[in-house]
Amino acid sequence: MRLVVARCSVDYAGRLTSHLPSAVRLLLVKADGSVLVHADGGSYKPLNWMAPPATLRIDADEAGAGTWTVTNKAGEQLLITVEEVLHDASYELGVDPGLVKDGVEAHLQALLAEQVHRLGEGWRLVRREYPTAIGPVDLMCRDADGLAVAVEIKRRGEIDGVEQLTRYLELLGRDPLLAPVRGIFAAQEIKPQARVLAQDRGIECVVLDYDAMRGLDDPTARLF
Amino acid sequence: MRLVVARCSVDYAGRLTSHLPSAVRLLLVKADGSVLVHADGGSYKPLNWMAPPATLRIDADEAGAGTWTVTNKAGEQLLITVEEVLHDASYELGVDPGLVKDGVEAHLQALLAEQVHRLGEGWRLVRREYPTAIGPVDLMCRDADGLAVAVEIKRRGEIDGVEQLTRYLELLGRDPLLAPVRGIFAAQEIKPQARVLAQDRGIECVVLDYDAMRGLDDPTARLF
DNA sequence: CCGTAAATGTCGTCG
DNA sequence: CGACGACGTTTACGG
Repeated sequence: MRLVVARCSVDYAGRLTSHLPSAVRLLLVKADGSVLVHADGGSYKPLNWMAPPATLRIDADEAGAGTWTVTNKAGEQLLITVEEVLHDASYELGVDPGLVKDGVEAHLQALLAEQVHRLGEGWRLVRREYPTAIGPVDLMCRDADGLAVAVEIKRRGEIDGVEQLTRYLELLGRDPLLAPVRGIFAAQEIKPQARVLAQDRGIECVVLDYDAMRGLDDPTARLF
Repeated sequence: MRLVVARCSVDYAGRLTSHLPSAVRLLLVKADGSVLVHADGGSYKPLNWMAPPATLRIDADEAGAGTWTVTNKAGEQLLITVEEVLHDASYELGVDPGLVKDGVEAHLQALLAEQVHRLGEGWRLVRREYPTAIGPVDLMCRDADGLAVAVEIKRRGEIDGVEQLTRYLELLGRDPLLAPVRGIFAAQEIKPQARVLAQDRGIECVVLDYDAMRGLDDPTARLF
């Protein structure tokens, strides 16, 4: 990893074209050839970048002034015109062991699949990722009366999730082996507008308590 | 901007929880308090981060070993346990003048507005950004028979775009001066699922050839 | 390798 | 401040 602080201007030509006027910025070159141009503010997104795999060609004088040309397979190009180098250092970081996550939608789905009783007494899981022509429904269940119920699970329940479930229900409802199909929208948090829309569509909302579900979970049956 | 290269482990507790085992990484602290943890690979997304505004509290010995605690208003927390500091430097970058973009999607709309004949012979443009109660339709046209056609334009046609056009059509179809209103979903590339949904909704799909449209474009009539 | 859905999405705009 | 749509979305996962 190479860290360069420099006064520079940047031009990108690829999926769009863009230009950055001259200013002092951080140029970060990773081991895989990717290049990030960061300002001293904003969130984690760089002002400009080139994703790996990419090749970096540097034409510069001994002070570091010159041009950096970063190119990828698709022919996208990042041109960095370096006027003045304030700092330049390289480090060997090695391979990163990587991030371990907990609390994403897949975990919620796995937990709820084991605990369909949280949706209703006597419910049975038919399968996870139940396929339809336009994509898989998170859970397909049968309630105590044997009626089909499609369950869409989100970490945060918003309107587009209700739309997604509505599309599934529309298709599933045409299957004579399933119809009629009820819908359940399950999430750790459900936004008021999503709740209103769900109610309007006849979809039931269920708020999931992740900690409680995790607490009930049998450690010997954990999928993660 | 402060650049620290250090052997560290990182724990995040907020919208999810995550853990990074000990390894050498770049810690980047921006002027607004945001913190990025980067490995020597991957694209521009950090392994962990905290978005601004955030406060950083450092409890470390003189060698730099110790803990960094980054907290934001929502109570999300990033805990960085620094074992060994390999590099530490700070720089004053100043305010960045910002990025100047030249997009593609607006261009597509402008081009198609000039070339509605690509949708059908004898078609006429009523107006771009035709207003509805829930937002403007990209193009409103009349076909050769004088029937109203609403056109939604995307660079990449996916399901969300079909949903968007469906909502517009539902509203526009209630207007006696327009009804019945046909829908056209136009994009440089249309995903299979979006095509299936569009067909199901009676919406016609049109694939746009950006280069051909640009080639036909009269330079004296360019909007950009 | 392609296609789809999730994301600690981020980022702008508009009400 | 929240909702909505675009993004050079990026990233993970499954066929």
